[in-house]
Amino acid sequence: MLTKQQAKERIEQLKKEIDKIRYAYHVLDKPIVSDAVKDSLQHELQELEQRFPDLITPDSPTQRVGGKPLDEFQKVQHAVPMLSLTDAFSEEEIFDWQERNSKLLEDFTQKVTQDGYYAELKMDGLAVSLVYEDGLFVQGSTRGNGLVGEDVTQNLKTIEAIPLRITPSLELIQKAGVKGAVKIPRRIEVRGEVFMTMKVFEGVNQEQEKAGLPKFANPRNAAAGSIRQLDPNVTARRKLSFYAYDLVTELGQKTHQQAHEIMKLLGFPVNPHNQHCANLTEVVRYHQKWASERRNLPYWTDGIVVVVNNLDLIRRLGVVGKAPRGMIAFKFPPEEATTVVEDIIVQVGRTGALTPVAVLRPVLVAGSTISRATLHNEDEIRRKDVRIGDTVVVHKAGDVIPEVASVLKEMRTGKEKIFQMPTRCPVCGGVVIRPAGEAIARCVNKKCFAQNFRRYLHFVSRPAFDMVGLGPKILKKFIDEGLVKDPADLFNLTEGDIAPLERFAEKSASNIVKAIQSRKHISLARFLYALGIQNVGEETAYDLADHFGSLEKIKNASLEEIEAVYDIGPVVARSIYDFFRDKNNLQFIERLLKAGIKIEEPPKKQAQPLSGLTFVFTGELASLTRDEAKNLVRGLGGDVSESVSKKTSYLVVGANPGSKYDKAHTLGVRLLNEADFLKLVGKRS
DNA sequence: ATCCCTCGAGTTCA
DNA sequence: CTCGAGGGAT
Repeated sequence: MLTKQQAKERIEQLKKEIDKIRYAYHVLDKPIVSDAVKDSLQHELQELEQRFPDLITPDSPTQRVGGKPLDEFQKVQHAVPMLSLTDAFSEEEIFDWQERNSKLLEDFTQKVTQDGYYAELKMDGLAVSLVYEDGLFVQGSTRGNGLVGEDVTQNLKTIEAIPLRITPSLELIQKAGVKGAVKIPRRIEVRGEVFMTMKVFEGVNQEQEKAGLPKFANPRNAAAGSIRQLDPNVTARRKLSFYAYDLVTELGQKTHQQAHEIMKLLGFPVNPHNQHCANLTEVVRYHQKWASERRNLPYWTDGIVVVVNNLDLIRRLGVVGKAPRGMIAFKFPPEEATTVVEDIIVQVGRTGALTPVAVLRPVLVAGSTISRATLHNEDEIRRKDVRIGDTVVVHKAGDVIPEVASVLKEMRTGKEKIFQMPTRCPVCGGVVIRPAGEAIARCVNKKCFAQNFRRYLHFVSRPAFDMVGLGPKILKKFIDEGLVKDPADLFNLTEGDIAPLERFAEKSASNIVKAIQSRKHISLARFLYALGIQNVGEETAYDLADHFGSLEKIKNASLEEIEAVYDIGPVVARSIYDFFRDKNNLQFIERLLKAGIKIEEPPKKQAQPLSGLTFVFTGELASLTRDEAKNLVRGLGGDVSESVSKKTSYLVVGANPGSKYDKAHTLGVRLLNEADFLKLVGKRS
């Protein structure tokens, strides 16, 4: 049986060890033991404390949870006001800020040249203040209005990243670079940001949903909501994180960077990406770096904080309004913005599909101005309940494609109009039909100009005839001038036809003719794709060419024969079969052949070293284009797909990979870099 | 009948 | 990238 004295010693030992583990994990970011080991130590501590309740101290890790729910939060007066920051959105504003400061203080430029700036990632959470007395965490509070906040000590104690006890000493402070003797005060105050990682945020929202509670809009709200919980047990479950960013108490620090050093040595986690910058050029570089890399961080940041490193300067620069002059928030270009749906228009595709598109009041999102966003189809509009006149949140899906993320319904005035799919084609006035059970409404007029025009674009597009330099504008001109009646006429164009047109130099006329003529030789797969048969895309065209080997055979194939092709079912077989029974289509093919198109039939199959393997590409390859790589794989009998799944054999990763990389990572798909890929195909060919 | 993977088709901006 | 839907596997 353990004596009380033995228990006391063991408890001290356990507390020390658990805090060491906490420090390694949260401050050094280098875990030394597994979670299970930590849990086990914590469990032992808890048992001992249960047996000897009078040995429980307020800095024991078991005291992080277990507080009683409060009725309300007490108000806390901040000894030093918690200020806010001025925002800057451009490089220019940052330089203006420096300019203003240098005019304010004579020695500003000299001191900044000496000590530089300190740049930090601006965490998207909520600011809190932590007060320690005689090393013990005694009070934590929110910012509130800057002067008076709320006492959330119990809740902050549940955050493991926050130390419950600190042991400041002269030795420690000197280790951080402070020179000379410093009297260490009893009371020490540190400020920082409480935030929630994306992963925790998603988990919390899943639970909210399960419990039938409203979801949090973003990690910031979730963190704020969790801190303002009256029941600390709820906060404990939310797994909040914390980074310290300011040492309020005077411990001899001369620069902001030194303050960070001291806080870290005291046991507070500070963001490891914070960085000293010699000048604003370096600050701007830091900003640019994180503007693009912030996506790879496990938490949200909306900018950086730039701090004049010399603390004396900050003090003397003073405060304007509620913001100190010595620091500024340099925001990242927003990834999300709100704007107004000015109209919903309808576009007509190659197959007659009517696609509603939101016309937006132009707004800057993630570096580019967006003015339109697809709404996909009628059902999608209903689901999101987007109306003309609505204020909406837009963002970019996969960094490129603008998307209406949600509607701010609170902002409705009642004047918003509900979108109705037109019953007549907006381009040709033809009949619009939406077959039962299908999501897409189509203009059924085969002669519709919009459809016809899209067919041209498809014909000249890269995976089809790949006629470079033949964009929509030039094509439209050719059609308007009556130079071409269908895409086959393109091959009969001469310089003499084009040159007289307005704004056509001789040179560009001859370039276009050359580009067209150089495409007369084409593979069977590309040719089939270019025809624009419904439900036949790149992949199916390739399958068809491979299976039948010649245009003649495909033309004459029966429905059953087509359906026998792997990956082709009744629906696709029907549209292929019907296509080759249509008189106009057959004439079109005849005209193409008469114009001198030479179809190259697929080579007889040779060795198939990659058969059964599926490749997916992401990012840019250095030594060959995506198309060349695809052909290489197919030539060796491998399959190429556009999306990663567990059936993917290899993901070939080039420069600047996209989201496929993450997916492959979670699915455990094997990755190849370019060199490995080349080795693989090279060795086996 | 149902699930999962692919494919097709449409889309934005610099 | 997104959605819808075709096709094969279960």
